[in-house]
Amino acid sequence: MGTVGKALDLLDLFTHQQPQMGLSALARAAGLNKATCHRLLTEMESRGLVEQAGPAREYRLGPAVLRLAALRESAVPTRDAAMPVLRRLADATGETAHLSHLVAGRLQTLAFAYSAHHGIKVTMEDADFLPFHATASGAAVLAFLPEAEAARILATLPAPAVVRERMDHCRQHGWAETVSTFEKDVHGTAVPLFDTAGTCTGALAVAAAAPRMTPALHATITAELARAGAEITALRGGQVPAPLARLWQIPA
Amino acid sequence: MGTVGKALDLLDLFTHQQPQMGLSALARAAGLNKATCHRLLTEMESRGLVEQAGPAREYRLGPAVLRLAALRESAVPTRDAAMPVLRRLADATGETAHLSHLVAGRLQTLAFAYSAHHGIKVTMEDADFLPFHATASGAAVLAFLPEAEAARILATLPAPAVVRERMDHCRQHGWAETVSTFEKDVHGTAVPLFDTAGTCTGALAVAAAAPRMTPALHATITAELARAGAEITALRGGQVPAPLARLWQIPA
DNA sequence: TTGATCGGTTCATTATTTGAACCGTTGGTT
DNA sequence: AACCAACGGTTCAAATAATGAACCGATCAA
Repeated sequence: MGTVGKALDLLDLFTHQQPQMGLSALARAAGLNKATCHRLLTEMESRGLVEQAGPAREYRLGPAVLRLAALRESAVPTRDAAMPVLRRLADATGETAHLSHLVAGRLQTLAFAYSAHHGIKVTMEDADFLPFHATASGAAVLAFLPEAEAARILATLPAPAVVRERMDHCRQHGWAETVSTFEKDVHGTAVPLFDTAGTCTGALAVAAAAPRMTPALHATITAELARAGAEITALRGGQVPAPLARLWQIPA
Repeated sequence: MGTVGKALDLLDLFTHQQPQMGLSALARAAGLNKATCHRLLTEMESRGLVEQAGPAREYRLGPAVLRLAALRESAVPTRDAAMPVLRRLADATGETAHLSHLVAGRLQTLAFAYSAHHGIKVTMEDADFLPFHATASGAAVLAFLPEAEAARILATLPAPAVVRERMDHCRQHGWAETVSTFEKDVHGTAVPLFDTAGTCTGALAVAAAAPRMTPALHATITAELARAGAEITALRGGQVPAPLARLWQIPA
């Protein structure tokens, strides 16, 4: 792995739980020498990608990332364009809707919307990674990924057989499902999303409170998901594969 | 300059005007060998920081930057926290308000808010860089930067003497001003912002349509800017320097 | 056909990265 | 007060990774 990769890996160490860390902690977590880590960090700091905060000189993500994100959204309005659809999906189902993207082999939460209908709802955090083995989104994405890439990811999962079942189900019905796997009492349903080349790039999901689930609600969720999934894919100029388009009952 | 710096410099080549570029164009613009450029790009692509789009395989910013930005805002809510203040400032003055941040020696637009009062307003774009020599924000930031850093930046400007005058004005009155320098018929007024250490980190500005400017409007703008500047600095736990706090008529 | 440019690759040369040991500080314990 | 451990940061010879001229096949225009 090159130097740049090591530097970028450092950025992945920052999480919601630990948004800033000291030099030694970062070096330890990344498996780097302290001196190496320091050089990478100062180099990134000089471009504003990270910055040092407080008297302890801890490092955290810098303001330059905001510019990059604004530029990305302006060039490819993935998030902003999907937000209205996401909100309507949350409203129509009365549950929490969320959007995720496949980035470098991981499923990254991009956006979410809560419904106002219920006091109890599934809460989410932005910028987290979803585990492929325990989410409907993961199964939906894997189901429509090129076999080679799907296999590569499946090989890293604890229970590939179970996930394969969910993938088959998704290919047959047009949506994937998990019940109380990611979090207890959360009923997840998801559909895949596609880019212009017809490649699966992410998923759209509804996370419902399991105790509330009824056949009627379930029917609403799958129908709304198909509609919203087709809409977001269309917004991006994406191509839904023909078999899936039939299941979703939309024009190819 | 290290390898990481070169890679990160590539990211700065993407702009609103040119959100995606081919390999050769990037190499040329960055002054890199094509092979070197390619290696850096593929390394960044593997982490999702850039991606390739379309049949021409042009490169553009990738989805990973969205995660980084969301994480940054969650840890240090610079933009989100300031938005309400920015909107109130635009409403109170009837003009365009914007917020900028000093990042790696450049002034980066972070956010802006339009007023609904007038049909004609100064329009802005996010994620652009403001020139120090032609904006009130630039003068305001330079006026309260450590002398060494200010001098370093001033040395790169076309007309440092004029900018020094604006800086002096800002130190005396608490706000900086430019008329028709950045764009014709735009009257800019700005105040500096500070972090916890009392270091100047950015500026808050109002860009007004020059023909509309009256002594009364001008008084409103400077008063509202002082209020809003103090508020944003306070929101961040920042320290306004004592002399400036007196000018703004706020508690030290 | 020719020629120019594109994205991408190769590999000997070269320059950069690397990491053990070091420094000065800080903060808690004895 | 003395001690110790951990912190952020620096040094420099040794080792590794970055570099770039030349090259490939493809595309496009003349």
